[in-house]
Amino acid sequence: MNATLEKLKHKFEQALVAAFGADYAGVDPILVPASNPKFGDYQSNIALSINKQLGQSPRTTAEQLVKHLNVSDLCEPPAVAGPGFINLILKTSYLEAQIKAAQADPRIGVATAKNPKRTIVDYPSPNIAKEMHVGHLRPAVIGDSIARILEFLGHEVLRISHVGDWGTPFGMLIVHLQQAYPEALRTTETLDLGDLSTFYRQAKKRFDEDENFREAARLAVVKLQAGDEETLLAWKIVCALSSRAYQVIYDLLGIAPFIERGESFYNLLLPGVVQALEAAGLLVEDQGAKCVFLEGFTNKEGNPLPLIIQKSDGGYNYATTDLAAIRYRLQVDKAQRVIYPVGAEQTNHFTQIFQVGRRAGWITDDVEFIHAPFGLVLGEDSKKLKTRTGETVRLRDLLDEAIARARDDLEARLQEEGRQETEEFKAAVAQAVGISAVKYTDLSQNRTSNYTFSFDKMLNLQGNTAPYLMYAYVRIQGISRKGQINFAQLGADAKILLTEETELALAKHLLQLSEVLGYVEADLLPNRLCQYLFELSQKFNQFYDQCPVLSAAEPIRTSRLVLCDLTAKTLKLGLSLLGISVIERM
RNA sequence: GGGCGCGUGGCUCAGUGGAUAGAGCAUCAGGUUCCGGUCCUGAGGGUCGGGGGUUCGAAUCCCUCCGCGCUCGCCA
Repeated sequence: MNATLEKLKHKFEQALVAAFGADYAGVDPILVPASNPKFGDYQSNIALSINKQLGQSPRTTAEQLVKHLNVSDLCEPPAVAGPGFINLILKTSYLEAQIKAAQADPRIGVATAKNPKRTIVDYPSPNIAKEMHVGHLRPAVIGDSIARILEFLGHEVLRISHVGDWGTPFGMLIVHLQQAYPEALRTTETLDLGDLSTFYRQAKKRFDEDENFREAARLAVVKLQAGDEETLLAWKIVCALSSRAYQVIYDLLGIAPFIERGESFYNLLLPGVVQALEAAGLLVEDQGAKCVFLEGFTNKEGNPLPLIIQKSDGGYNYATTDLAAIRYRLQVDKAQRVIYPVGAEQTNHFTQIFQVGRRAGWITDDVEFIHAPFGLVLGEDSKKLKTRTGETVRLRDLLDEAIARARDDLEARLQEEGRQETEEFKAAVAQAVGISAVKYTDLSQNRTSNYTFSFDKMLNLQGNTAPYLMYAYVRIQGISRKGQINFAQLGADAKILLTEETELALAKHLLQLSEVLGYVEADLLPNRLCQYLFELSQKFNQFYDQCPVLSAAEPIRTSRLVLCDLTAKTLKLGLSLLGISVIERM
């Protein structure tokens, strides 16, 4: 099914040619949602932009265009307003038909992408044996949502986590494991190291204090890279334990499954990167290191800045690994679009490796490598979020606190309303609300800006929060329970009647999902979807306030039930694309 | 010092060329509590950091200044 906007755009393109000649074929009619509802539903600003070349007033241009515009199946007669805007109001009969079609459509009227692309979304890449912290929240939540949206639109999506599972810190972890938990290397039983971060701290402490340990650690790195079996086994154990610990957090957050393809995966491909850059004539040896000198980057002395591909000691940097990943994703994965939702502080890094990838001829014009940067999570003091004692906030602690606070709110409400609920219900609602609140807050901010973290605000039941949206859904389920309505059996022959203002406003909004997802597909800004869902909830609440459903007479009753059902479906789908699940009661 | 980003009502934020700049929170005033009021209606409140420019039209593009953040060769 075509989005309304697309149909209108097509009609405008035809009218432009009909009115002003073939020169205007393919000119964008600048068709956008009306800036104010009083101007209608859509407006075209084309007359204001082409009047100069036509040598006449924009109003005249608009009027000529309208004469050739045939939109009578969709809209009321178009009106020229102000300096030359063309305003369009959708016909009620058209809206009614569209609502009915969406109701019967499993995709509720959302079209799939015309050009599906093989897409890779880069997932958070925590360092093995370190605990996940707030810094991993945004890449997880935003990456998951982007992947879900693109997948729903028909793109083939690969989710890949580039975990830090290689490099110098591993020496100390391996040696510490070998010495403190020798039994781990002899048994296939699951080993309980307790708190992994404690394990890391112990290792780090020994590394800092004990010269012998440091030497052993260095040796372990050499052995690891040489493929020594015993060392490799210890390394694998550390990685496995770590992944298992991460999985608990990912599960709690509801992050969709992904492929773990850590830095170690590219180890054998690194020499190939050096060779390829050498062959491309980009590699320069400077102060013993093999570098590519960058265009547009200078050091403090004003000289070109090098990107170090191979260190003077023969080792590799993360830029090299990332370049290897770029090649692999192109050559083996055959990716057409690669998206890196990574913090804005790494903008330079990505600009640099993409530049090298392009200059080496790997990244061609038909593929897209996109760094989708995001801002920081700030504390109330407007500084990077820390605990009261100034430490990094563990992601687990943050989520647990959100759940605990959601639980307190729920208990208070139950008491106030004199409700009795099972422990199971309370635990499930607290978790759903707490986690959703954290995720929704993160997603509802413009990805590129910093935002201030506040439990009170995100758990607020009013305003642009997850609980407000979830409540709108719960209200609809309440109607279904109370009226013993099975929404699935409303029937394809149900007549849709949009008479009240709030019904029309709700219906129009329901039909805009496709457009909104199109924006997110292009801009990778999930906050647009959040905004849409929030406005949908508001419009539903206004409708709910004004229009009785169950007590209405037929055929209005069934028509309103369809509106309720479609709203619920839209909320459920929209939230699921944000990685948020709805609940039936709360 | 160079590069990148940000600066919008008391607070948190939308809005990247189009009509009087929007929302939520908070404040104040009202409604309703009948399908779950965790709701709805209304009001006040902004020289869109300052200045200059491009344009028929600028929060949005360009220049410049101020403030804040990130970043600048062998960590990731």
